[in-house]
Amino acid sequence: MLMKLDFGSDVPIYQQIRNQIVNAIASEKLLPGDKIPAIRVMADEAGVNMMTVNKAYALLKQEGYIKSERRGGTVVAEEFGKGGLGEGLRERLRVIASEARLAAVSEEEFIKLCGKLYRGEI
Amino acid sequence: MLMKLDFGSDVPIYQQIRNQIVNAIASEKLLPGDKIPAIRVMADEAGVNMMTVNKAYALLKQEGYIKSERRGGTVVAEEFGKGGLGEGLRERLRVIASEARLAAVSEEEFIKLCGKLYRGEI
DNA sequence: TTGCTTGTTATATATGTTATAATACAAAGC
DNA sequence: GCTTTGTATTATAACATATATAACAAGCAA
Repeated sequence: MLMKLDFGSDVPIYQQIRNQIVNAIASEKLLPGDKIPAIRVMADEAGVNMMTVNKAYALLKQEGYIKSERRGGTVVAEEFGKGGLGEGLRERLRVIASEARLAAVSEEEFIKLCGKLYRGEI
Repeated sequence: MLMKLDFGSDVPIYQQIRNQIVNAIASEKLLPGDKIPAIRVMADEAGVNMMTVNKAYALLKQEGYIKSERRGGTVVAEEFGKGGLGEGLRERLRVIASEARLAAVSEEEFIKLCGKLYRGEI
């Protein structure tokens, strides 16, 4: 599992790891039940501390995206929230829509991009 | 200018202020040339420190959304980036699309929401 | 000129977050 | 028993956030 980390980013490393795993699940590169790398393995591969990966996994677990058992390792959960689009997600999306508009991205262009990203085409 | 701040949020206050101003500009509640409240006034109204508002304004200025002159106060910029959709914006949007998908939000529903937010209808 | 308002800069302080490091523990499978 | 797994603990360093206070610089008006 390749992690592309930007250490100069303002986005924390554990968040970057979390985001990439969420993206991988959504785009079905990771399927329910699939095993994801052990904390120590992932930490070694990514060149970060074990606890940083642990923080990412703890977050993913709390959000319901993954499950882990002592010895069985960590796997992608079988069922997700189905909670619909929460309030936090909507507000984040609102800001992005605003920024896109102010960057002179047309509505058509913006919508097209949203669709492609949703379908995992890009 | 009303600021709704969530002090318990994980989003920093200065970011919340910045976001709400960006939203206001995009939805044309703030027009180019419009004056935005003085740092000290905004700080008073919002119940936060002057330096917190200053940080938000400095960020907005650096991003090109506002301009300020010593005595003239701070105003919404006349022209914006027109830089198209940057890389950072796209990655943020990708994560949101992934989360929406995993929350069982249909593509149609997601696209509809993106459009409404872009047009400032909600 | 004098004084006020404006953004800007600086310093200090407190608190929380992020990331690393090094251990240690508990549970499950071989 | 041994290894592998996630988990928890403690310590430390660096950075971010927010407050508080003060001072500075520029422009406008009385």
